[in-house]
Amino acid sequence: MPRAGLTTEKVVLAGADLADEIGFAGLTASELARRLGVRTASLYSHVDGTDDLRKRVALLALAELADRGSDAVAGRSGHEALVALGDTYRGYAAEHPGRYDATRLRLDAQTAAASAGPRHAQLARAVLRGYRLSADDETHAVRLLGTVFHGFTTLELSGGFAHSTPDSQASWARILDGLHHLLDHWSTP
Amino acid sequence: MPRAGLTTEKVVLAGADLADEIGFAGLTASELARRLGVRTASLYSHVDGTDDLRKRVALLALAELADRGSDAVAGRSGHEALVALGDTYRGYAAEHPGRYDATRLRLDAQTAAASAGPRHAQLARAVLRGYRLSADDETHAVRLLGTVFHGFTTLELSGGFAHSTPDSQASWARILDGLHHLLDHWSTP
DNA sequence: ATCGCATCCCTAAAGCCTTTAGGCAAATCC
DNA sequence: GGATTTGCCTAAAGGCTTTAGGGATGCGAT
Repeated sequence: MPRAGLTTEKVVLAGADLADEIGFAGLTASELARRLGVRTASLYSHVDGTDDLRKRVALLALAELADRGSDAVAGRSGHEALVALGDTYRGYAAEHPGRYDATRLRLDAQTAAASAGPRHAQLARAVLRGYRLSADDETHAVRLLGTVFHGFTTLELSGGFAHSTPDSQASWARILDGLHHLLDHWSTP
Repeated sequence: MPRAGLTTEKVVLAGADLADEIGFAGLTASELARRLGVRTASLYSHVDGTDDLRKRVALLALAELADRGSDAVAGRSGHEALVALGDTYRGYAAEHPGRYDATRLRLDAQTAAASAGPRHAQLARAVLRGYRLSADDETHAVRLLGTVFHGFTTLELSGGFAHSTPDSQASWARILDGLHHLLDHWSTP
């Protein structure tokens, strides 16, 4: 029988794709082994069980998303940068729902610090550079951006906005405009 | 051996409490049976397995949260109502993290329609009544409220705002003030 | 070319969770 | 007090997780 030629990287990538197909919650070692045409036990050479697999998929997704965010923000500022970053999150979630879910996995402090997580905060701060806020206000605003991007994305993904008019794209545009206005007048709300 | 005297209601309530303790993802029939001092198979008279248990906990949490929301909004309007409703979600999530997680379980359309879910949309509309918006704008605003309440709550719950200053309460107050301002000027952003 | 070797994937097995089937006894109703 | 309901039990089958150890495969060296 020929070998499958697996590596940790290939296993994690296949796990991310599987999560996108069947949902991050359904990602298990045995299901992934079935997908790869391999016995479950064979995955244990590459990944330390289901929990480790999920954690690695989460780290992959965080990194991929941060990369896209960097691309989106580069060379833009103000309203344009805000929309570009927001669309990055929303688009990634629509394209890769399993990976996006994975980014919300609870990581221990050490793993989180070494992940691409901090890069996401940097992206928000980069967008906010165009709005000239005080240090404290910038922290509040970083949290507001996280709140709106993450909140809208997950509600849309979970079907909360489906089957009603106007469509969610219109609300998204409206909300981003509102967010821009709010940031422009943050010091005098 | 004396009987435990279980009913479906008691099982679901105990399940909700267990979810608050160990997390909604860890809520399983066998773990709950252990907690109740009963064999796993015995739960199957009251609940149709782990999935059904989780669904019932979700429905319970949605109803409890809607009840609290109704209390919070009653007799208030404008900024006061907005803060009261927001604090209800944030407070419930802090007090009952497992139950709050349960409210985000994907329900099939029929179950969702019969749940307390629609009451939550009504609560948002009740708060928005004080802001005099057009029909379409009100829908956008309902989604904005859901976005902000849900987004902030989950990020805070997942530890995203921990270990940094200023504390998250300050950001929450700031964000609610901003939201109020935004709703007051919604038509001319 | 083939020998040696690292390692990749396998079989085997133990443990836990889920779920169904059927039985005994406790509470309830007459 | 006896019959009935029903709540909780034991038993068992099937699947997922994880560990231990074995055989084959592909690569590099001779």
